[in-house]
Amino acid sequence: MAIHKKEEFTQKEQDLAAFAKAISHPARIAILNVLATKNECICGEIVAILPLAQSTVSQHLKELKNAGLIDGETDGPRSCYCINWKAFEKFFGEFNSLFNKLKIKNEKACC
Amino acid sequence: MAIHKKEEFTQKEQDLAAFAKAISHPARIAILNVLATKNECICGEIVAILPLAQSTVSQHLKELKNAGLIDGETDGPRSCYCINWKAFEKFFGEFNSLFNKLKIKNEKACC
DNA sequence: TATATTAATCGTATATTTGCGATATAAGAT
DNA sequence: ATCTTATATCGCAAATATACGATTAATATA
Repeated sequence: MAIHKKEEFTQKEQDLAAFAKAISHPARIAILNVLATKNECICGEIVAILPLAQSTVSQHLKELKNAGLIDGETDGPRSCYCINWKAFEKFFGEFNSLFNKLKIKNEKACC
Repeated sequence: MAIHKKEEFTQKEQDLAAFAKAISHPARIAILNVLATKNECICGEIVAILPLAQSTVSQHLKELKNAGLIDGETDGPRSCYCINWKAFEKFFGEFNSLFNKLKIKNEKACC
């Protein structure tokens, strides 16, 4: 059976995993790259750049927004998106605190 | 249709997405956390900590290994795992170079 | 008001992931 | 040689993700 057991892990583990999941598709990396370069961008520009249908891009944007990694604002009939830098700082900081525990004494016991 | 279009993105985008995907599950975050804390660890210890069956943990370990994030070594009938710190440094460095492009002039045009 | 334009949502097909039990493999112990 | 222990792999069921076309919604513009 495929009962998902994600709830059985700590909140921090779930949060970090959710962040990683949000950026775990090349299309979403590409979107973030565009936004990081242009600072702000309307949906249509992203659709024009990516090799995906408009509905698919919209879906990826929604996922990034749900994960809190980007902000979006309606501007007439178009939508403007930009990166939520604070969210990125938060998550990268948490990854650092998670992986920098021992990084120093790297004695290599078995591998 | 669900034809996967991942190949249509740049290699860097695919690599970063693959790294993120490897750490996109709380179980794998938990495994990495254990390894980062203990420096090295045999499979059985991880199985004892996680709320998952042995076969499932083994599968998660395999994914982390395939992604190059951990190294594993057979030691008699047991397997010893540890984090591949170089891989982490590489990926975190690439994320930084990707997202620090513009971080400075954060004028906020629309959102 | 009617008509474009832009983006979000719905429905659906296919692919991938997650998880477990059962089985296989491999090394050490008896 | 047989048995135990530790781990990997196989096979399957259920859940999620990916992608698209079609439709809807919302705002401009004629």
